[in-house]
Amino acid sequence: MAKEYKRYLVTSALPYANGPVHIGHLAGVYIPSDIYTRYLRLRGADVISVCGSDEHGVPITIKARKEGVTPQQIVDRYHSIIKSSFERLGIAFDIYSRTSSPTHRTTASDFFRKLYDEGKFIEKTSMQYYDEDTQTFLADRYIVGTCPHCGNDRAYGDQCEKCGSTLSPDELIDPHSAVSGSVPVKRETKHWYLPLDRYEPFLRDWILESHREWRSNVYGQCKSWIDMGLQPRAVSRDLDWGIPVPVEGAEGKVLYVWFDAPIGYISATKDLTPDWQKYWCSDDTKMVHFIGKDNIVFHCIVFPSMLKAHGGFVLPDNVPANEFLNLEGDKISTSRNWAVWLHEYLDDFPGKEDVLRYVLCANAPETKDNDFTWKDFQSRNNSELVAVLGNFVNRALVLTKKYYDGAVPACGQLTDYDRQTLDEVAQIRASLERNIETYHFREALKDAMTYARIGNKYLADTEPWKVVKTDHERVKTILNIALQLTADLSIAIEPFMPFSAAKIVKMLDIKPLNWDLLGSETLIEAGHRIGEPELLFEKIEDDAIQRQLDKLEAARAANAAAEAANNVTEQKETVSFDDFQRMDIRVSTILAAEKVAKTKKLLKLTIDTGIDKRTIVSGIAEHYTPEELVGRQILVLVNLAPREIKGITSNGMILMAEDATGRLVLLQPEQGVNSGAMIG
RNA sequence: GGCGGGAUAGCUCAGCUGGUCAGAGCGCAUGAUUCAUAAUCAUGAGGUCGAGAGUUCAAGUCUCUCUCCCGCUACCA
Repeated sequence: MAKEYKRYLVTSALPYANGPVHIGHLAGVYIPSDIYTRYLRLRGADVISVCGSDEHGVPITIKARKEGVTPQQIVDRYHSIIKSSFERLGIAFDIYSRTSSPTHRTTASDFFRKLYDEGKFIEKTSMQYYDEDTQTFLADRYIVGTCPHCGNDRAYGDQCEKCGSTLSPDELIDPHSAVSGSVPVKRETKHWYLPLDRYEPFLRDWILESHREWRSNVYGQCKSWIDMGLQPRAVSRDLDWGIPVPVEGAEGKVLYVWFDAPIGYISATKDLTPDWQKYWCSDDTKMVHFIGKDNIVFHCIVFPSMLKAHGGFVLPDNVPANEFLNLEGDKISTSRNWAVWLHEYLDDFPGKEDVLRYVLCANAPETKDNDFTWKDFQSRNNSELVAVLGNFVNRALVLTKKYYDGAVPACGQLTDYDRQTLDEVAQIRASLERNIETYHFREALKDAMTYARIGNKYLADTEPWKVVKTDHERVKTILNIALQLTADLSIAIEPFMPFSAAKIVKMLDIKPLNWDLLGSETLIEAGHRIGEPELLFEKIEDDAIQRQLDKLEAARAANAAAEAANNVTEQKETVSFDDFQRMDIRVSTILAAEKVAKTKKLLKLTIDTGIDKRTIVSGIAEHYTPEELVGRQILVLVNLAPREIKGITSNGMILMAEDATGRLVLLQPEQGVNSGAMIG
């Protein structure tokens, strides 16, 4: 059933060039793809790994506008940070390209044009918001307004960041332009749509029938989308940043970033090799997309449909999407600066690239969201890398140095125990390979570590430091085996920890070994002189960890302060005393509270206003439980016109303060007073 | 509300098509040991596999219901 492939094409999700790369990106995408690629290379497979910066789209233009620079300057800045930090971490792409490259422009443009010429798009004219001040259509994030779900007045045209719901510009209440602040008008505009619904039979067969082996999160997500019914998807935008739509009469329109980005995999391959078609256009290429779960629909539904529509391209054999990595219990967030940035890590922990690679792989969110904590980072370094891996290698080398002045001793007669140990060693490989090939990298990493664990046990059991007093021949055999194991380790850990693998190779003073030799007991010849032993890993002390925690805490504080400052809205226009007097605000007591069925936020409150007992529906269910409300005194605007909410008539409004984080806090009299007491 | 994913030892996780599947690493306890970065090795404590019901000779492993967490999606303010 497993198809035979002649070559591999590994893609990693293109990082969006509006910020640096953080540990979430690494754990989700780049560490796994690098492990996979390095493994294939070690096996001598024909493999290329492509990636690059995704440099188009609205958020980049907005960031540029905010900073008063051009979008090109933004992407130049982040492209170079991202590219160099990947290199420093040893992420070995064959090419790290960018979607602003000329090759990409041509490739994406031609791709669009072919589909256009063959009638694969639908043309649709619709009414969209247009900013008359700046004479631009307001796509996605260019339009801001009040979220219809949570009332956040800074929701974007595509998403509300406060409640997380996905929006369309038409849903926004009180929409206005993010650019000029003016109220936009509706104007007619033409766009092209990829009719995904036409590809449903293909997708159904290709994914649901032929790729049942995909990870459950990926397969389930795809099934969910397909079963819901696919809709035509717009592939163009009214913007001036991006790849122009290569069609007559499409001035001022560019390809939608999600249309051009995945084509970046193709153009990156073109930039890499004139032989690019060998990888993209042959059935015996195994293409694998490494992505995060947020990209599943684009890589499993949209891009394959595009490739299918175009024709002549391979489809991915697998799309091993990881879930998300949290940081110290909270979601990683670029905008809130809640992240461990790769380039900062590399500066803070020089020489510890492999530690990060190890921890992020060992704790990768392969089946569900995971949490990265600095304490776990420290513990894995100290009790796994230092104590198990580094220690074993050091023991083997130092003993050889001490007893034989660094000359590899010959292997003599093997005991049953030696034989048994070597057999165990030989057996690991199958599991290690199976785990990597099925994208179970955390298990694979455990397998790789097993070589070191066996080594430590072997030394403890054979006790060469004791035997050396009586039987030198025996010690020679023991150390020979220990050194062979060390050489095995240099192979096994290479995909995961390439820097340490290279260090072992250097300390042994041998040539790098390829994967075929893994498990062999004759990797180093007797008589060979090893190099100088040095430590592979060093302990990480509490103060280094504390500095990172402090850094996060500072980010949190700075962030909260900035947000608070940002959120203080301007004073409203002056009202007369009479205007104010018209509002009847009373101290009231909550008599009963219950959740409104089928809602997340609403509570139905029965209150005593002093005037009467009445019902008010209030959106505070996420902030207060019904139990803690009963008996409390609150302030209520009692003469607000009644309003029907969820079929319940609400007579009045509970007064609450809302802080910068969106938290709602009830107002209550500083001392108990009678219900019905007037405020004024 | 609909859909998808997850819930297994203190922590982080393996457990494929049902029958040595109750496991690994870390942590902890006890013992051994000193070649090694107070590292290592052995042994152990031991979780009614989120809750309940069902199918079966046999269920973390299949079915149904429920609870909680994450995500997608819908509707309503």
